[in-house]
Amino acid sequence: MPETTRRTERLPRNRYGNRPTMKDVAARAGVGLKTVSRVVNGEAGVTPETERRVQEAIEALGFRRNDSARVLRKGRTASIGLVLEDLADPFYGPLSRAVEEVARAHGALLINGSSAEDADREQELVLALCARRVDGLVVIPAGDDHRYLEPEIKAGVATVFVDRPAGHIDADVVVSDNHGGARDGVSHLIAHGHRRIGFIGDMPRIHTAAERLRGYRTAMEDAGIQVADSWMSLGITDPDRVRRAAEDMLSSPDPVTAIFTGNNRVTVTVVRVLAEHARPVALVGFDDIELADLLQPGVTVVAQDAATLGRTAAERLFRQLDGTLLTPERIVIPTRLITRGSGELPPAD
Amino acid sequence: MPETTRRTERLPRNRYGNRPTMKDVAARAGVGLKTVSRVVNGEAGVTPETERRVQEAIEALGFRRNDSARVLRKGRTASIGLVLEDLADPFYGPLSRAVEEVARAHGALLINGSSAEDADREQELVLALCARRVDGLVVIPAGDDHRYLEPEIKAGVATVFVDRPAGHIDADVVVSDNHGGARDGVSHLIAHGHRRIGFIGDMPRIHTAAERLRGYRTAMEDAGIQVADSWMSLGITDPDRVRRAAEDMLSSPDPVTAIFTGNNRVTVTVVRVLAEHARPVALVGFDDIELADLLQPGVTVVAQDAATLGRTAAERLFRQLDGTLLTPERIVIPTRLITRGSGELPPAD
DNA sequence: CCTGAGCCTGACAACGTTGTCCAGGCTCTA
DNA sequence: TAGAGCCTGGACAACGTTGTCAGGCTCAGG
Repeated sequence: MPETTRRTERLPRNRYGNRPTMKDVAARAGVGLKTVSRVVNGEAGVTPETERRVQEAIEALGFRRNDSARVLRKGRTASIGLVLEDLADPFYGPLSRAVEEVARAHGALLINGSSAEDADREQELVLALCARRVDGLVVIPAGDDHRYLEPEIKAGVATVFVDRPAGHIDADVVVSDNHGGARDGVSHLIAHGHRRIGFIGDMPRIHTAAERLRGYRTAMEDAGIQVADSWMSLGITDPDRVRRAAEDMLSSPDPVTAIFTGNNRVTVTVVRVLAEHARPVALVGFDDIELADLLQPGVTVVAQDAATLGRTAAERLFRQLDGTLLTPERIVIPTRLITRGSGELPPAD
Repeated sequence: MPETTRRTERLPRNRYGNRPTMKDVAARAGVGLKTVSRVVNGEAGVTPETERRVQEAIEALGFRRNDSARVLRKGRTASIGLVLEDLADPFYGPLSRAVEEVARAHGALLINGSSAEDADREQELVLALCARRVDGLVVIPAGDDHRYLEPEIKAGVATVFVDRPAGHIDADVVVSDNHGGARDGVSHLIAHGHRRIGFIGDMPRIHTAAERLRGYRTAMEDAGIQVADSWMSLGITDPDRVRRAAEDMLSSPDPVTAIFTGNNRVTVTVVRVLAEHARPVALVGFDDIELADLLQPGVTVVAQDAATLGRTAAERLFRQLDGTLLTPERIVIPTRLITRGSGELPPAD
């Protein structure tokens, strides 16, 4: 065999771009490794003089402790994962921010991911976060079966579900009062004289959508109103679909005089449709929307408190981590009816 | 010395809640550690029979690879950090989402943090992310001096600034055309006959606010209009402050007939003020706002493309990581004037 | 039956940090 | 002045993973 230079010479590969380590600092300061560790962590037992030398070496080399390695040693990553549907949705911004604030207060970082309402992507994300060994997870479920999380939870990953319950596992859940909120919103329309009321919502497999529909049905039933199938439309919240649904309800031989919308995206589209509509139609929407008060008429909504949802969930998560928390609970955050005009329009018959 | 039981017995502490490791899997499957590693990573060179035994052990123990340890060995964390001002601000939602999508396409996770427009908090966050050894950073700067990042960048942390340029360091920047956009918006008002035009913006130390003010001045100057000090108001975007500023401009002896607002939060407040105002006042706002088309009149805006900002920045980041990228650049994303009515109102004199 | 090639497999070190423990030097007291 | 005790500093192992390498086995060819 010819004399090849096959020997893998200790390739000076860029590990983190060749960052200095404690070893380098120690060498430069002429002290032991552990002494550097002590200085970096502010532990006692180092002479001021030694500390000064170490600090100097740190500055000179631009050393920064590798928390990734630290975490490996310590066992806690001081980071939590948040999996939600879509960061770009205005409902999740405040929720996410609230979770972040709580995390920050506990010295943890937040790793964020959007599931795009896809169960597989949710699972992929959640498991990736578990592999990173996040201390806990706040999950807004896209899928409806979370048994895949069981081993993780058993292994100690704190978990709280928000906005929608988990599927087939027993875990902490923080949700809005979807049923009650929708019932109140629809009752509000009934109280203003409406009987033919339409409901346009998200896909029925989404828990919140189903609950809100249930709230609609409860209100109608309580008022003794028989609901026609053509008054209800559930499906994707794509503007085209929603627009068609609204137009159908409004142009049928027996048209609705009011519409209850199942979430912010639907509400926005329906507001657009109603703006072009000749006859005034009453509207109450689930979720608050920005500038709702400035429209003509102002949009009456059942507002959720996204920040409280997020804060409550995150606080519960950290209580799980403290060990303060015992059994999984279901926490319901109340909604609030905000009247602004559109929900108080009388039926135009 | 008496026979003490001082020996530190391998305390069975909860490390990640006692998760099984490759060692445990190896023991159970009766194979070597490395074989487990091979199976887990789908490497070649394992008999089907051996692989089966390992897979079984993995299932039985609920093993999941610790990516945190993996990363330590490998040198890349496959995660990037995003530091922005406030996740709850509707402008940052789509931006954040765009960054996340690009990260996902490159197999990286996104760690998110809000600086709350506080330079210290920005630095604290950025350095925390560097300590976690994120591969790269997308930063929307709150502070105006980023020299603290120099050692990190030198050490190989890819960095891209978005929305505002970095202070005192040479780095990639992706910004909107703030000056040009504001100039166009104000020129639009001038073209519709306005001469007394007010400007209400964010704190002047924020780069975008200053640039937009400069655009305002340019447009006014180009039209040969002398700007009165009382027409300009910069400061925090708190609704009370903005409201007072708008009311002052409108009630002065020589009131403005049009207002240009410096960002979405300001626009929203000014829309509210104008809705209560007797005389019609023209309005053009920087940043698009949801439902702007449904207001009476529709709100004319200079729209930024938040998603493109985020996507461009993230793509550039990964090109830095590929080594494809050479010198830092400044990329300007154009804005778009969307006319909806409020900007086309004639001066009411 | 022997040899060499090729395939599997596992021992070992290393990644950068922290916990444990021990050694040496110092101070203080008897 | 010696011994006790404290303070400082460093050697070493460990966290869970992956890269390197060598050993053992099988099988074909001589």
